[in-house]
Amino acid sequence: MSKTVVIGMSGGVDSSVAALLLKQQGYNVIGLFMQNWDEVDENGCCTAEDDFVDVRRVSALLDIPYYTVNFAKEYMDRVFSYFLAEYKAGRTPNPDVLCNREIKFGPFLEEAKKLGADYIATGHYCKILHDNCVHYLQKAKDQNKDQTYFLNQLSQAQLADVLFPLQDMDKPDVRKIALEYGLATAKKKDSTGICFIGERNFKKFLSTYLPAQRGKILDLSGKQVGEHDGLMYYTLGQRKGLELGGIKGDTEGGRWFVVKKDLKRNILYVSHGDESPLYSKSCEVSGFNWIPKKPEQTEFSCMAKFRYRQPDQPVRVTIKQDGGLHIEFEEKQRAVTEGQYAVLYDGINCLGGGVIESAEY
RNA sequence: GGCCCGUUGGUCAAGCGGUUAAGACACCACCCUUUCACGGUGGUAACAUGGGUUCGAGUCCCGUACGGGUCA
Repeated sequence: MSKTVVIGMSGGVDSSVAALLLKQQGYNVIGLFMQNWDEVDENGCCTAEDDFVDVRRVSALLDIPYYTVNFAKEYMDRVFSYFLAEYKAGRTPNPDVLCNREIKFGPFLEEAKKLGADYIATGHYCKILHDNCVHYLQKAKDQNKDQTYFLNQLSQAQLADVLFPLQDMDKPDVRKIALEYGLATAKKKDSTGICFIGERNFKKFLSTYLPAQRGKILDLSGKQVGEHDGLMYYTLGQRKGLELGGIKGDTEGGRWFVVKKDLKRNILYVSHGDESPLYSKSCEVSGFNWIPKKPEQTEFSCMAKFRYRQPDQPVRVTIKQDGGLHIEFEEKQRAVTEGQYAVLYDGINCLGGGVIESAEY
């Protein structure tokens, strides 16, 4: 009797091909489409509907059953409320990391079990290795698409019955296969933006949920150089949206970057041309989730990412009494930002991740 | 008020009688990207105004407007 896999189908190429591969491998495949955001986008379109059409087409072609679930309430309560709270606190959250822990590997997993799943699968680009009852999350073969960063909060229990069919695939090959088999999603553009919500005019989007407070933009010497529309619209290292041009007497030019936020005084600090104020030497991380297991040593060297798609950086980690981490960078890092995740790697193994609380300069 | 000086795209800023009127920053688009950002490529956009001089005026002259300085 073949094992049953419930695969999360988003209506994109990746999950379509993942489903195809599972089918080829002989699994009893069931597709499960999640709709977690009920509102329409700014163009009045509900992309979820179009995506579901594609899920139906692909499922029909593969001859697999499919279902749809709506976790909009769970998403709101467990992901979006946190997202808003973080922005309100002046930080820069990563909702998609939480979305994986709280939705895709949460209610989704439970729903899959109800459908009789032995395994669940997703179209993520990453590997999973089960060894002696320990589950290792590893980087995908296609290092350019590796998505382990977003899965850094998963627990052993959540990883126990997971399959990542695309783990040894390169993205171009995934497209090729989709074309070969005539999957409706073959030429569909990769989706970006917040998962389940999609690409938005971010400023406009945020402004519908949080009140904005205009304030001053100062340079590091304390001179006012402009006005901002609300601190929440800016993150460290950002340059777009500042609307700051050349300054009198300055022929060097140079871009303006956000270097600091003073929430209490509602001031945005910027630097002109010089990005050095953005580079920090270490940071503090809280709520660290160890994926394989917490190491015995309290001090060790490994690699780290502070934002998705950043090349691995060599670091020195110290585990503190409270379980938090102190991470020293071998080379100074640009725009290590509160609210984002620091994710550690040892070779291809993802050790886990935690939230950046502060950076030292 | 008199006398000087200045006024070029959204912001800086080249240009000094013949240029498709540079460049930077901003802005916009596209690319990149399951966060927010960074980054890459490209694009829109200007000679304050009226009159002269000249074959030809952003460039020279005069008036007007608006800035800045200076003198009793």
